Amino acid sequence: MGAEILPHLTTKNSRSFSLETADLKKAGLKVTLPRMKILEFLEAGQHRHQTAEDIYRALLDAGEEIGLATVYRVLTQFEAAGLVNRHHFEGGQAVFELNQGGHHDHMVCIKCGRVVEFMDQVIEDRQKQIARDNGFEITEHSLILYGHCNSPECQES
Amino acid sequence: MGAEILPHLTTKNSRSFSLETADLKKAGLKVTLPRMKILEFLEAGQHRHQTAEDIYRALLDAGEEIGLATVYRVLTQFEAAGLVNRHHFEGGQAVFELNQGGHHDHMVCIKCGRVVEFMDQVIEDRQKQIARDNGFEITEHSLILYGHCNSPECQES
DNA sequence: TTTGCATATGATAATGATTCTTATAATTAC
DNA sequence: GTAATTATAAGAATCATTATCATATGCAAA
Repeated sequence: MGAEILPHLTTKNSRSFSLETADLKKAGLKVTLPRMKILEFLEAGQHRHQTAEDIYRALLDAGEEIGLATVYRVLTQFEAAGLVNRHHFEGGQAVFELNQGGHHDHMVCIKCGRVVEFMDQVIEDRQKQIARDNGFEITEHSLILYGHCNSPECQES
Repeated sequence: MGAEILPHLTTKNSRSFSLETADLKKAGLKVTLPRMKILEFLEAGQHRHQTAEDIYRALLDAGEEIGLATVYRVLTQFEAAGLVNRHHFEGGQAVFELNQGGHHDHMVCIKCGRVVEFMDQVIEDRQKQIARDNGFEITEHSLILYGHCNSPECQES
């Protein structure tokens, strides 16, 4: 990653610098430029459920010098630190989202790729009960609903 | 796959030949030796949730001449024909199981790999309701619970 | 600050799973 | 049976991801 920092990123940086730095330090990770940039990108809000390549390209387009390997490496570290979650939707590439606390499951439109998050306590409880009944102790679970969303262009067969 | 057919497989073949042939014909697939062998293997019962490579190696060990690419191709055709289901558990490789009608979800022990199938109408109904509430029409879903099973060697942390 | 050193990075090679290509072989229709 | 079609095996190619390694960077001590 080069020496130059884009003005608008510097501004954003100065606003949320301490928060992001704290996140990284708390995770036992050195505060480096690639890590900051990736965290910033994910925190930007409109960027949930991005693939490693999405993030890589977005940062390249923003003028950053970053390697795809670094993106994968950093995302894996973030996942281990609990900062992000990785999901394997259909289609090969994993997607990453910032872990903002509340657990949730996903509904994915197989036409447009739109992702809706949801959480249902009835399902959660039922899962726990089923595991108990079978002598399992659940460490995590994955529930994904695939289908068509109600957008007009996703309605045609 | 060579010209020779192992005696015990020939025997099994003659017993269930018509059934399997019917399955393939109904699916619009020509009846070929690799397809028969793969179908036989999956129908053998003890072989649920196998990876393509599992099937490939098992058939090799049984003396069949078969290519890994063929196994993948045939499984994909079977999936398209609705004869088998493909699941993406954690760990990279997809697993395949014979589609015997009843839909079910999976519980996977991350220690020993044991897979338990289950079906819960409450969860099924809830999923449908949630999709409806969000304007989604579900075409399929994937629910997998990961954890430790109650086998002694899977209990240690 | 500057230095020293552990750690992180980027480019690229390597890997693992799966799919494509192509020449050959097997299957079905006639 | 024979021709025409389709499937196969082997290996090359692809795709996502991870490992390697020389260089660059962050951070703590002086």
